[in-house]
Amino acid sequence: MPELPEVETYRRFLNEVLLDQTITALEVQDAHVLAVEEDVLRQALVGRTITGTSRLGKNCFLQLDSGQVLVWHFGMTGDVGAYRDGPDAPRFTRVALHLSSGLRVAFVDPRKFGRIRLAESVEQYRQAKKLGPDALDITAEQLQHKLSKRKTILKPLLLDQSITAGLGNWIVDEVLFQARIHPERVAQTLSTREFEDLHTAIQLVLHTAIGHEATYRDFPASFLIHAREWDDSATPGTDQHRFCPRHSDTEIAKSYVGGRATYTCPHCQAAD
DNA sequence: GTCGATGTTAGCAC
DNA sequence: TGTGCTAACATCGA
Repeated sequence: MPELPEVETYRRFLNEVLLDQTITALEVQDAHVLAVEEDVLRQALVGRTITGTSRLGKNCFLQLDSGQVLVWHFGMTGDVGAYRDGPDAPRFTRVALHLSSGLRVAFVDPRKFGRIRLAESVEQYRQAKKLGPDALDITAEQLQHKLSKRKTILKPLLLDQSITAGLGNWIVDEVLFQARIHPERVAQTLSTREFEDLHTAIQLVLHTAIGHEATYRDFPASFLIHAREWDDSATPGTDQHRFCPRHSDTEIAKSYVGGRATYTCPHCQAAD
């Protein structure tokens, strides 16, 4: 379920197990997730030491002592894992790094939309992918500058990784709910105050999600996320989670905006 | 068997 | 060049 908070959580885990480790072998169970030739990747990795980790948007970077960077993008269903023996590999492990510590670190991805790449630097990758500033770093002013002349609806713009990197479908819904802004508002029509609200909401949602290691059921009751169908924290048999956290008599609406499933509170988020 | 899915990218028509 | 829409990717799980 990797959006920025999940990727940050994965990065912290990878930093724990990978830092200063030397890669002793590259295990490829399904080359589909490789966006670089397997032999080229093996040549670049085996014998190298990981000197640091970083993240930009939904991308996780593993810095190699060669200067190159290993880039992990988790697609829709990517995850990480660690194990010691072959048979213990998590289900859907596609690629694993064998480490000098004896541990093996898995790139797990059931639906195989994730990708492993090699880049010359984070900056080179950022430019190649045209990634905007990380959603945790972008300021209200930058956000306003990038959006205030756009004549299209807000939600697809917030999902656009070249405007700001890291926001995905559920986070954008949560951010817009917290900021009390409708996803189909034309970006150009937002006031400075609303851009500030948007920025505040981005900070709130991302910091909350990272603080809970992206475990949704632990999020505050004030969050819209509990209304998403895959949230199972509500007591079975009740529909409590289908209602707005702020208006217990208002049912959360599901629609499609820019082709993506979108949840809103009709009461909090006026259409215009 | 059917449907929808958290991300990204290409293609097409304006 | 910007925009909006759709499909495709591969597969699972409800």
